[in-house]
Amino acid sequence: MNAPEKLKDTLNLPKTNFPMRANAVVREPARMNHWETSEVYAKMQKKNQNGPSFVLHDGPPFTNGDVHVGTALNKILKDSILRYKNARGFRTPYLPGWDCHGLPIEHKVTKKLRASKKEFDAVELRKECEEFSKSYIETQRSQFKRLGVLADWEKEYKTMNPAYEAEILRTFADFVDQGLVYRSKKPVYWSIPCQTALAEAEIEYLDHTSPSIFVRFQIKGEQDEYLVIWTTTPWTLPANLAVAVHPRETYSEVQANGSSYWIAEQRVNEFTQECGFSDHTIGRTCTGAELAGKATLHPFIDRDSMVVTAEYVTMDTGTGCVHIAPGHGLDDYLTGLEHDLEIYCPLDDGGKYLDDGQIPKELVGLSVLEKADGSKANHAVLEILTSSGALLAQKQYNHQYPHCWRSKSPVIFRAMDQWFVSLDKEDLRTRCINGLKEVSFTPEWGRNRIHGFLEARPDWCISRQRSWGVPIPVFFDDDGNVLLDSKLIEFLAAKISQDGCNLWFSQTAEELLAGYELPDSWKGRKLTKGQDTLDVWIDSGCSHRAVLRENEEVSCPADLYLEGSDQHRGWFQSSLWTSMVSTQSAPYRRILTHGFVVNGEGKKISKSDGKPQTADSFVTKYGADVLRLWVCSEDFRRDIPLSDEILEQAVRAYRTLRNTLRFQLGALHDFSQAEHLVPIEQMSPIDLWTLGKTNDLIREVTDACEKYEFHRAIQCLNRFCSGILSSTYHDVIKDRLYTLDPNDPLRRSTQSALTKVFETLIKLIGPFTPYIADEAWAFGQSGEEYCKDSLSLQDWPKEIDLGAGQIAVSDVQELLDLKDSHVNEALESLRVKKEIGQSLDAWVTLCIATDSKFVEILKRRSLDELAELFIVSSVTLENLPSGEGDKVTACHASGIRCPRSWRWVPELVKVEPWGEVSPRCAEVLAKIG
RNA sequence: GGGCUCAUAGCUCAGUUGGUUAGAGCACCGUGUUGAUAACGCGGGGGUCGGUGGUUCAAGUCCACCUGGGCCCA
Repeated sequence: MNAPEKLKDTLNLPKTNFPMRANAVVREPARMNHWETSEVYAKMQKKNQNGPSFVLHDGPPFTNGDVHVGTALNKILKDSILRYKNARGFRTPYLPGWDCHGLPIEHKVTKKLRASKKEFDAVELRKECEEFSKSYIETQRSQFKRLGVLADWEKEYKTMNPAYEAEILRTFADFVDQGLVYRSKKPVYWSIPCQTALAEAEIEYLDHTSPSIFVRFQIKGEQDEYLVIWTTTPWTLPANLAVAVHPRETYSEVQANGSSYWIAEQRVNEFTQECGFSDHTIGRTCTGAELAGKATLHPFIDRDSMVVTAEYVTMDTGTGCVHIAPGHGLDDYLTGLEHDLEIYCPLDDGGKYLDDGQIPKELVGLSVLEKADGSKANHAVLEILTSSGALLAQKQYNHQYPHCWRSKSPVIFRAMDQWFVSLDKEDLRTRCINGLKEVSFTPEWGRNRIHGFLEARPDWCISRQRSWGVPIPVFFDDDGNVLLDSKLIEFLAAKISQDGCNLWFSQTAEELLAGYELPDSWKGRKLTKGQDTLDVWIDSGCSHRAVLRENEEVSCPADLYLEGSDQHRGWFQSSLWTSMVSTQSAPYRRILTHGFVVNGEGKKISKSDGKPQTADSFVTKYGADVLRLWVCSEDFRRDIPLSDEILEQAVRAYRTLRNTLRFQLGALHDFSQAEHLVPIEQMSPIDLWTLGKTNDLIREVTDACEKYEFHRAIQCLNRFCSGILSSTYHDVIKDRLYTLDPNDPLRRSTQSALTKVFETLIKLIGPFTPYIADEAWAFGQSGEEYCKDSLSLQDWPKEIDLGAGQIAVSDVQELLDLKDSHVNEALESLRVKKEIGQSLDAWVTLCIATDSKFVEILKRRSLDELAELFIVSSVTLENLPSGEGDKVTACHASGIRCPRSWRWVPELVKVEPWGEVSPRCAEVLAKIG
């Protein structure tokens, strides 16, 4: 080694290859690959194989696009929790999943196939859907990995796997077995030209002109006294079964032309205008609740129509009296259920009135479908109403009306046979609600939320008229009787567990039933397959049995389900119902929910905000650690704001962290724990103080993590880097690190403490920002980019017992407080007067009263220690009388400035070949020489 | 319209069972350093705690209403 040529070269300045700039976009993927090839996930599991397990069960994302930033947030939280729990010694198996079936995929694929003008059947459609789903699984998996998510990707689950599909069917078989499944009508959107049911997503709202009519319903038992309804779908009147009024609104009796018409008070003016009443008076008034219970006569069918109350009745349009046809509207349907009305729908698949003995002869066979010249059914109904005098007024009405996305024709709401699960039979609802008592919620209000849903939801409609899903395995005979048989479903599940659900679509009923012994009463009948598929909430909702019970490394109930707060209504609930039916208990011990990502103004992010909000759009700009730091800085239980400003803040926090770690690595470049470690008992006070603060940090961060309050952990870490390290410890120790002899005990003491601080820090940030933590760890271990064992294989840091060092710690704390409150103030005033620049130019005098707490402290501490803590060249003491209070004064240091240590000393000593330096530096240089 | 929920400095967050002039980090402004330098130190400004009313000796903290967000329904 060449002799140093300049004084600066005799200093032990920081030295490290740890790059100042992350270059995360390039270097993070390399580290990700390193983790993958070195099988970090498997090693983490092996490390804790005998530890207690912590099972976080992954809610499967839907596989129809790039990973959204909200989904990224979810996966980042899961990964952070698992990395933390693993560091705490838990076995943390993580089997990620994918939700594959469902309308959005079927919709997209259908569009694509239709554009190619090819004919296709359900089997081909399903094949395309499967390919579609598979391709996005590949995309999303790689995007999740890029976020730093560690998982058992070999054992990921897919709801379209045959084995999984079989479990869905077995869940359905359990429902059937317990007598919960029944068939009933429910209105769905129906496209008459396409002869198919439509989902909300397949509906387009287009401008449409409908007849708007006011129709009177005579109150039973009263002469010339009527309720008046308003509707824009005359064709639904034959299915009218009730009239709904608002319970708390006022209704008035309008007397005109010798008759009485009951109308909501607020609607009287418009109504009388529409009807052209030149002269009318207002008679009695009452509330809607008082009208309820009366019977009215259907205007042209011999049938009563009851007056009922409904909260959804509005005063904006119409008459405040709503025509209810339970078979032709969702509100009507729910009102029907509430009042035990028949879900009546006298239409066939072609939208033509059926002859059921009630429909007037002149209507039977007429289609309700609207064509250019209107709907035949509407015309005929209007004719009947006109001739009977029930029609009070009529005009054309322009509004938005739902249309079929394919045929562009108006759709109708039409009740069809659906499959339902009864939620009250076998006390199922009560059992679910009780089951929640054993479940913990973060935040606690999640319990209220799911409880409300459980109490209020009507029976579960589980059938969908779709192809991309798991079929409802029922058979019909020619008379429409249904074969619903749990044994048969189990039999089919066994077949499907091998070949998948495509079997149902590609085979005939005979082929499917081959090998199954039908019940005697069903033998010999000609059977056809059912056409419906199961609600996809059953798919994901039975993951507890398809995944948690089918893989030996996990178990049920899971320790944690963690999803967005929308899943109180979705997955948390569907999982609970299915689990309660199958196993009599909830599938989770704790439910943790996060809010939704919103923009800088706190509003929901939408496509109109501009750029697509994919995880990749952020990762390719900022890197995964910055995105993760953002996630973990936010209180995720409420709305989570995201903006450029907020991400820039995460960038700055990341840079601070990076610089802090880089400084420490540089300071530790010549330190070996094996050779140089100084035991606690021999450490200097400032080092002990820092270790004390590090203990506090460990406690605070651990506490925050245990409560899943990562944002508190990040705040503690930021404060630690800034307040404890950067402005205090790092600043103080520079002098001894740089200027002392490399092996000086004081210097080695500091390096010993710094090693502990450094390792603690990177272990604490490991769950949140794994890339930089592992990078710093590798440089700390080997001085190079990678080392043998990843940081992920290290345990969570433990507090250090400082023992007798506590006294020194509190001394240092008092002196640092004095520095904050008095010393810096004195220095700043000198600086303002341009008398000093850096603090080492100063000489501080402490004026201590005889009754001051510092009297005792100063007996234990040397003035050199004080000068070091204050980062000044010298400190002297003066005594003040009791009761005076402590004072601090400062002036420019006297003597000569040492060009090596920059401290002012009375005189310099000459050392060849470097020239004049302070006596302390001279001793150091003598050893080098 | 309903259920659940949120609202503290420019930003992200603390603020224990109601009790002295509401805190932190970042940002901002000023300044020092140039041996953490696309870094670091020191100093400073900045909030009538969304609004209104109430309970109380005392409220960011309890109650009511209102305003504005979010999720889920309708």
